[in-house]
Amino acid sequence: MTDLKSLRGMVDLLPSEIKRWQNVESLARQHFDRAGLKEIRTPILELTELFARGIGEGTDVVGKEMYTFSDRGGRSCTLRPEGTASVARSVIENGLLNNGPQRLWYGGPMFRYERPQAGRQRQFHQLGVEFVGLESVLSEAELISIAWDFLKLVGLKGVKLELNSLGTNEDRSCFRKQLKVWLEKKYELLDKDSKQRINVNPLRILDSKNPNTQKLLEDAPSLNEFLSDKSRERFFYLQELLHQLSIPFEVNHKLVRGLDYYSHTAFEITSDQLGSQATVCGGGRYDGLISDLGGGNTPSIGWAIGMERLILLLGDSFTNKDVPCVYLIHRGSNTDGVALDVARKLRFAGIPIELDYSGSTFSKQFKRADRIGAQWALIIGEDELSKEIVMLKKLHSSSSDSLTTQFSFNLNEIDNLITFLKN
RNA sequence: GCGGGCGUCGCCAAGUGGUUAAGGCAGCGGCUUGUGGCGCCGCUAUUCGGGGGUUCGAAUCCCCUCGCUCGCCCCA
Repeated sequence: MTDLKSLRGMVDLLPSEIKRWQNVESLARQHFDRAGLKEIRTPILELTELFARGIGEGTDVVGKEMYTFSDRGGRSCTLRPEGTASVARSVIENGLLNNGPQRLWYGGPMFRYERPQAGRQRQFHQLGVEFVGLESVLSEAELISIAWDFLKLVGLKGVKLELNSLGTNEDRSCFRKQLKVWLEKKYELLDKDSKQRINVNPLRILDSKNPNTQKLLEDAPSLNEFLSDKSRERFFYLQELLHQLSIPFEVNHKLVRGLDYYSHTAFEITSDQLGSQATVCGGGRYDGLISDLGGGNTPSIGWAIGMERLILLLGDSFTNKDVPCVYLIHRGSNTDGVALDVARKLRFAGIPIELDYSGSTFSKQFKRADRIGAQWALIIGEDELSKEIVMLKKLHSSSSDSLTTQFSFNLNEIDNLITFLKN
């Protein structure tokens, strides 16, 4: 075995699993098209500063998970750890908002330098939607429904939508102060991680998975209590709309997402089948992001789905194997050119066909045709060549009589063969 | 960054100190020099992730290292 291997956490998508990716991707494209979203593709590599400023210096993503390096010109570059900051940058840079609010989707690889485990890789793929320049609760409800409906469309079951409102920046900073005061009183009872977090990002302690900490937090002040009337109204209206859409959800006041830019609505769609990486889809409102990056004041909201996690959850449900229609068997001097030419003609006519290269015995070539599951074998040997015909044989047919399963066609009238195969 | 588990052929594996490292799948060849699915026969690891050590003798024991995997943290 070679000692050249893919880097840790970078995985190959092999031919045997690519079909389900293509299926999910094509359903996504269809679904987003129908919702009137436009695709956007941004570079995988950006200036480090974009993420540092956009995502937040205090976040884990920026603090310890970025793939950062200097390019030959000495610029600090980073492989994108998520899509939102790049999309925001592109929207600003290209002045897209001059054409009104942007309803966008994107997909592609993201990079985070973490220890891989189930449902987590260093290079992974996200599918995301961003509504840039839209403030209404109605647009939020639609954005969430687009995610929910997509997951239903691909056949995902057993997922849960959790919802929270983080309020405005003012609501949150007020809450942050109160929470900090409360936490400091209980400092000695906190777990190690939470103790460290108390100054950096106390809100995230709410998210702690430590059971003792969670127990302690039952009496903690709730973000909910600090929401302004306006924030509270928004949140209730969103819930009302989701009810009308019959999209089930749970309000989780402890749902605090890890990236700094969220405000008001935050949500997650989770599955209990994913091991500890339960989130399939996460998103929220990021009203401050665009202005933080130098654009105008632009309310926005978005989400991202983890493709690997989604595909993991879908399991084998998407693996309808595509079998080649025709396998072209040929043997004998001078059959190479004719065989290749016939193959091309069938392909032009839209018939999937594979050519045997081996030159081994007909018996072997038939075995191969059978193994790959071809429906038809097309045979060109020296006899056929001299008579200018090809033989067609139906595979997977009853073994009783093979004579009835053979057909012949003049090479010059390959159209007959094409017509026959198409029926 | 910190824990647990694991590394024997392309894949799945048996083997837990004694001289030739089972078996299955896949691959290749043959039985069958031009007709598949079944069957039968043969071939395919001087080597057990790598490096040291112990021993007359190691895939099997010890040390180091690398990799994979699961979990913590965090996220999609």
